[in-house]
Amino acid sequence: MSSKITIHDVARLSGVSIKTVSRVLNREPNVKADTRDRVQAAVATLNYRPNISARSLAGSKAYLIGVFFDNPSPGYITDVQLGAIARCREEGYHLIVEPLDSTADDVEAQVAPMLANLRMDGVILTAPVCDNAIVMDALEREDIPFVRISPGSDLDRSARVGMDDRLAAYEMTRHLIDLGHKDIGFILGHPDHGATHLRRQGFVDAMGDAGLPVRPERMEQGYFSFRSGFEAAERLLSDEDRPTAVFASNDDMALGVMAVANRLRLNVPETLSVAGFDDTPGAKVTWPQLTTVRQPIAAMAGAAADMLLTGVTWDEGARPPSRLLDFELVVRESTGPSPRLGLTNG
Amino acid sequence: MSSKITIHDVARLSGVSIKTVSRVLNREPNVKADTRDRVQAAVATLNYRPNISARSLAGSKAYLIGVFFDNPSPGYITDVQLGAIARCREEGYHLIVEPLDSTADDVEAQVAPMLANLRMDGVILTAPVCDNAIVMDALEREDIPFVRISPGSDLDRSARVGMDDRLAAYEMTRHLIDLGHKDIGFILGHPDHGATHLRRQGFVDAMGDAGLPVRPERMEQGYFSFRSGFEAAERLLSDEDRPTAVFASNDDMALGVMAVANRLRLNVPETLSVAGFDDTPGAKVTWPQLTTVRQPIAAMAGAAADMLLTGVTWDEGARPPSRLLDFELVVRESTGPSPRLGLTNG
DNA sequence: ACGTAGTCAGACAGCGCTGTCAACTACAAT
DNA sequence: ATTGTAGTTGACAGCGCTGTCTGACTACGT
Repeated sequence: MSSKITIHDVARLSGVSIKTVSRVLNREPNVKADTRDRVQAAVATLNYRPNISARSLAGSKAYLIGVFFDNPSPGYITDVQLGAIARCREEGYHLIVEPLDSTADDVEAQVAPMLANLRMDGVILTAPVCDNAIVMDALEREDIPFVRISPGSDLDRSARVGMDDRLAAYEMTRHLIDLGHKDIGFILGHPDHGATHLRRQGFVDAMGDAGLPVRPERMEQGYFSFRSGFEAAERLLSDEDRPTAVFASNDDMALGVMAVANRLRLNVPETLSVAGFDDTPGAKVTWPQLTTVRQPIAAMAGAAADMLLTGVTWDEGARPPSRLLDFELVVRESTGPSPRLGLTNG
Repeated sequence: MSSKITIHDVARLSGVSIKTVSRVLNREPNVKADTRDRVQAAVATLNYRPNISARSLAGSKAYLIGVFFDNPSPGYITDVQLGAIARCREEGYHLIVEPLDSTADDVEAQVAPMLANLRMDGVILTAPVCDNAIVMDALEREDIPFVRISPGSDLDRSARVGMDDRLAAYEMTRHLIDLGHKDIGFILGHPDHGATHLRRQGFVDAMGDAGLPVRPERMEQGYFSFRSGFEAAERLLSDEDRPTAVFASNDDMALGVMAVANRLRLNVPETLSVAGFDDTPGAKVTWPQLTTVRQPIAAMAGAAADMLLTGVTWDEGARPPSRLLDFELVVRESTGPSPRLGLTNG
């Protein structure tokens, strides 16, 4: 039906050449306002939509932005997609999603063909792919701009967006301290992940600033998984001498803590406060609901798309642009006043 | 770098015309084996990748498959994408993901432009978009084939894939009955969702076949959300006269049941068995882990992509093809023997 | 009156492929 | 030897746009 309307039809209807129609479509300068209006009217009445393949074949843009990811948390990747698409749609761009097996030997072989046959205008790299050198090499070789979301290493290799993980962890710790907690357990994230260190730092800084000691036996290693959180919590909570609050570096681990608390019959938050990080969907699907830090994931992806669409460039030798977005402390029911308030003091 | 290799280069290197190269690339018949080999060798040494825009402009295929969704469960949509992409990649196709706000007034306006400017070869429709008439109308108007995943209504309007929800619910109920449960609560899903009815039917059939009564006060309405499951569970479990097992129509609601059980200090599974449906990531991120039904989501999406790629057609008047995939009962720790085993019997 | 910018619009040549059609080969059937 | 037929290849014309270049027309100063 409406499939055969081309730029010619619009040109004919508005009484101009196809080139002028093209100019209007691409918001090029040097078109009289009057002419522009006529063309736009024709576009509207014909319900004309330019053909993307033709545009990208003839021109230099592909109208395609890629998102590469590997085995992500589903909630995360969905948010990334929604955020990026929202921004892309405004400009008539589309999103190509490409899952990668970034630990495999053939990453190169997975990436190269797609880079060569769709020549995307830009690529967004999410967790762990954003730290994969092979992927970045391929992108650079093909001259395809990319923006990384919360990269953990090689920070100045590309433009990036992220949030202030340290400050977020600081504020969450502060929240716990304000509730009267003095003895707080902390579960670390995966050691390979860039955010892990920052979150720990935030915790340590907040404790220090409040004049509270950070006892080594209150810091447990985790790996961002439910199971690792569960196991860390068992070590942290089994003893009678236990912290009154546990701050886990992500929600999955916090959920593990809640599971252990349930098993040990520790009431949350009366006996034990639990805090997470990320605000994954799971945070709400538990009882009591988890106090956590909301990452502006969709906004970060939107910002990444925006950088790609407006053209990220930076001077040779200068640091690439990076955009830090605001997080939000989401206080729900899993944190409450310390049970030792006014009691054991000293 | 490798950006400028065209079909001409391949043709020159292998000493044939570009048309013959094109034939080899498209696996067309009538090319001598010897010639084919020479061309393929040239493709390999040049590391040539055909340009998708040019292909789709010149030919009839766009090499693009769309996935439309609206506010999905993140785990669900991720699985769909992975399943579809795996199949698409084999054929050199790419996936365009398009979130829709299918309850908005302007669905038409959201869909029409993308249909017109990327002329996708096919579209996969997932829950709730798969029951949206406006979207289907638009697709049909543009002559774009589409396959629906687990549609709830208008079943014969398009090809579809799905699973046997009734049988799965039947088997889960059977599992509970085999554990000795005779008094089982059931939480219904959202009344608008096609699967809701089928799952209830499976439950009812299994109870009937086992000679067990289905008491109306044991059937509670839910809406697939954690909260609705929580509330239904409160009604089901608050009384002393409570079922020994609860089967919720999806995992989110089952998690709500677990939360209530925790609050009421009912041990799962010793005092209360809980079963879910879907095997969402949340099912594992709880303690005890949830017994549930694994939907072959990725496989369904792969099958849908496959139907699109191989060209779904059916005779006028005939029923469109539908593919039913196998589910899997995932027995974890949330279900166990009935506490009334051998006690109250009659 | 003339030049000189600056503004606006169109002609035209492809982008890198595929579809169509025509041509040529080889070999069997006449 | 002649014709037929299937198998194999290439020439060529676009697909629907954008980039480049050229031309016309306007406005202003001299």
